[in-house]
Amino acid sequence: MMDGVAIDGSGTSGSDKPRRGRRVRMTGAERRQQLLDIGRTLFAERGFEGTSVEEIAAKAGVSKPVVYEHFGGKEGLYAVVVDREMRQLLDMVTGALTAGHPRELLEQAAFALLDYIETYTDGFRILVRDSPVAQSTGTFASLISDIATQVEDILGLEFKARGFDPKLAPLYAQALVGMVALTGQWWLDARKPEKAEVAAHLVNLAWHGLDGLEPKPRLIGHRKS
Amino acid sequence: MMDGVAIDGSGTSGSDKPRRGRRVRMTGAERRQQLLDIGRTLFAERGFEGTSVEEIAAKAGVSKPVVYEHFGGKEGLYAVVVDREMRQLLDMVTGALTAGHPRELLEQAAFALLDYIETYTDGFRILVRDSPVAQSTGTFASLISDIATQVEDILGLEFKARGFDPKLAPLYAQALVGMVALTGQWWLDARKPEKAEVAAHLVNLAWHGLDGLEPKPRLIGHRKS
DNA sequence: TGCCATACTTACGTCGCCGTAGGTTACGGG
DNA sequence: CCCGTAACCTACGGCGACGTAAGTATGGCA
Repeated sequence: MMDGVAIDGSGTSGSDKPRRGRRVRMTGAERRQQLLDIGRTLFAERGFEGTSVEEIAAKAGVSKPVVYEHFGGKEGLYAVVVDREMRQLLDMVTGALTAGHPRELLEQAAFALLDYIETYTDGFRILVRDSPVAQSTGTFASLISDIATQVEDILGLEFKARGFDPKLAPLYAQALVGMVALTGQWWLDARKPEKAEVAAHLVNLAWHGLDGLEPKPRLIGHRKS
Repeated sequence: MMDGVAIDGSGTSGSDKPRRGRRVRMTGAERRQQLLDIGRTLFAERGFEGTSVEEIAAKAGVSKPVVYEHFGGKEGLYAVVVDREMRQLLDMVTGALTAGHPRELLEQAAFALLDYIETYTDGFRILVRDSPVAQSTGTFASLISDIATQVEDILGLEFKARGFDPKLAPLYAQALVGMVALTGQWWLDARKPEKAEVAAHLVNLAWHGLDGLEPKPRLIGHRKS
């Protein structure tokens, strides 16, 4: 009951240039994009196995074969959704990993992750969940840990410079990413402190530790939203 | 193909006191326990929706109705498995949260969580995954974050004592739990440093921060395994 | 204006899986 | 030795979901 949107090309993109008058007949690309959007939403709230193709099709106002023509099946659609989301997240995080000073790196990365979570909430929920079949490489559940490898490299360099054992970089990278990721997940529900403040506190903890916490941490770098 | 165990009361408990001679006919409690064990394993590797009752029954060497007699259905079994695992984890962690000094608390808790992960790997995997239907209280995905509320209280007190805003305790609690949990998850695959060392490094990070990291951290408290 | 590609539909076959109805075997005590 | 109860089985109904075959509208373009 109360299905919501059903016969509308809702938030496909912005412009309505090739918009017909009444009927819902879209161009291929439009429909494809719409299905991706709907799929992302549904996968986020019900998971892969909990979402049915018919549901996706129904929500798009079309029938199943349309989905099959575009993506070959449920797994196909899911794969594209995940891939896009991975790219988006990776782009944002790697884009933030450019500053020089380690602490600024930390700030930017934490902020970027929170930013992604806020903007692409559904995508984040999907990435946190596990994929349908166990994947190839590390038999690891959550995909976010791929980001940890990014952090690994940076930490590895820093460790070497400081004379620590670079073999420990993965551990610390995981710890940092886990810290931010789980806090972000929590922050999805209780949005109590605003994004920038959360980031500041995370940096506070990661940088100074519980021992040397500052009462009123502040971000150094620029802030956007 | 290659199903493995199929007609054996494998690791139910230890003793074989009421062990019959040949046939697999178990007592109610035995079968129940065995089904719980098998269920835990399968739920851990395939998730709730990916596991079928017939699969569980087959692996136990019985037929479906046995499962239904014991647990009323798949959800029933799952509920019991999750409940037991939650209790186990909660017991271990709360049991570790007794020391006085915050740093020791941190140590013990981190070690306890890693200990749980090592000993009850399947249970941990289940708890990390999300439950079939969104639960009642906080509409939150992962169940481990329930532990964070434990940490919250302690942190809250400490914050008050130090003059920080106690409202921030949840945030830092989440961050700490996330740090340990995700690192533990990573550690499940790459068991490179041993448990105590991982705990030491986690404490190192959480306590001193990246700024004041010690090169060779060491646990203060006692260590068991 | 008529044609053809593209967007889309209805209808169906099939498979896996949940859950149950009703019957069957073994064990243990009187 | 017999019988009841506890453990267990075969068989089935039914539903939901994946995926496909074959047919229908629609809109641009020669």
